[in-house]
Amino acid sequence: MVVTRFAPSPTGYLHIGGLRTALFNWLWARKNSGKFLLRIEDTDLSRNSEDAMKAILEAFDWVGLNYDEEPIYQSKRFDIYKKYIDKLLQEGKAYKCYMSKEELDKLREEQIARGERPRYDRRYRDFKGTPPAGVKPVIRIKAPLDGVIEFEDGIKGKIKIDASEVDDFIIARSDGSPTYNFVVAIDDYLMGLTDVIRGDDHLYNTPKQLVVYNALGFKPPKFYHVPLIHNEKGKKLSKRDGALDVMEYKKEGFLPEALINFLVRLGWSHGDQEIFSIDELLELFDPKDINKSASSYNLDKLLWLNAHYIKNSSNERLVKLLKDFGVDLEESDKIDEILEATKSKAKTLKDLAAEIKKILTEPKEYDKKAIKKAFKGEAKELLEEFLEELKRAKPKTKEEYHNILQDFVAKKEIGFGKIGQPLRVALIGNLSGPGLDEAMYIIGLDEVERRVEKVLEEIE
RNA sequence: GGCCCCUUCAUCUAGCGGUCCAGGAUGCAAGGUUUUCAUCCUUGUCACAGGGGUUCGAGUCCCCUAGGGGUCACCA
Repeated sequence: MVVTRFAPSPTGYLHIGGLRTALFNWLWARKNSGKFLLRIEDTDLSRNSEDAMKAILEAFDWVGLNYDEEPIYQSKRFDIYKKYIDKLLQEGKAYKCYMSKEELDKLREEQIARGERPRYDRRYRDFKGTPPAGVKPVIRIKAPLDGVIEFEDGIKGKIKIDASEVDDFIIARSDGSPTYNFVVAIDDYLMGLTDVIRGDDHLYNTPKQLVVYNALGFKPPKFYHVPLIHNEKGKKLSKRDGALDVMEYKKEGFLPEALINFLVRLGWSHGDQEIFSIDELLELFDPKDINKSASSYNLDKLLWLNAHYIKNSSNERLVKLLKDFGVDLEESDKIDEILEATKSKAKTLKDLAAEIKKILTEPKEYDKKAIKKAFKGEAKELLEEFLEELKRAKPKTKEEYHNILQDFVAKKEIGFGKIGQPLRVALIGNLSGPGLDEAMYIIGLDEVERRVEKVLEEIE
């Protein structure tokens, strides 16, 4: 049985890098009919994990990720960690260190001044004397003094790190609270994890966690360190990089399946395939196909994917989605016409809403260049004549509008643009937009006449 | 700086020693369809970081150099 997890720290919202990691874990668990667990890494009590959890679940819900069992909060498990700390202490695998923060800082400074790598000098590792008064000790774990710590990474292959790189790191602070690398190892083991897929930035934590596994006699899971997503500047995505909050994408009019498809293709691939449904991913995903190198966030591709998914969405769904963007088509009897006229122009739902409003609402102003371009020569007279034609024929269907236009062009022996351009400016205010027959049909005869009359006044 | 990881078009990537004068996608450009715009279709543009090996043969294996990234807390 495959058991994976997503273990964010409570930073307030789920960002897209985190979502990708979660997605990889989720896919792998689901593909293998395993379990996908959630855990909040809130050993640092100053952060609000309730709100963070809410934000994460909101995002999960939007993109369609679910999880098994109850989420685990590390802040509620201190007694468990305490037990293991005592055990290590008793077995002599961990020890109390009475070095104060100030002393440590001083040591570090000296080491840096000497050009050495700053690290704890293990001075209390075998300390037998009487401890200094008034110092609350931290607990440090005994890391191996020599040799190499190695493990097989599911993505990068064999990773070897010299034991000298891992010092006797702190597993419990002077206030008794346990630290990250210690609790991660314990929980990953206790939760029965078989596969840990996490960001590359955790690569260095793995040997430390292995020290814990080793001291406790736990069997470690398989690790996969996925390369990070870089921003446009080639650096690790950080909070300063703008739209990182997953929910921000919802607000901007992205479809969850577009985001998922985009994210999964950042680092993972399956031959030349670009478009993946969730079902396909569930079929095809394997962490062994994840790239070794970092990838950059590229908005153009996301936009393209989003446009693709919008074009392929049912009108029924779009109507529902559009409500969040100020367009309510629920009562309209021309839903299909409206959407077919606008769908292909939109990269986001926001765009789509704007396109629709462009047709549905009378133009507030006319694009100056468009006016100039459209109303050259006899354009005004032609438009006036066309208006008369409309009033006379009273078209009702899209086909009738189409025929009126065609007949008019034929009768006057003009190119379509001669009437098309001024008409379009009259209807939507500029030169690009939906087909005129469908636009007029959607707008309705009375309103079409009004808009035409209005533009005619405007150019007096 | 130490250590670790990485390096194919601008970007995401295929490639797992010969079928690659390197394929797909996005972007960009041109053309076609069209009632403008968009869609769609076609074509084009653009890359194996550099240098050494190994091999009959290297984008693919090894080494070095360069570049990029990550990480070095009583944060997670």
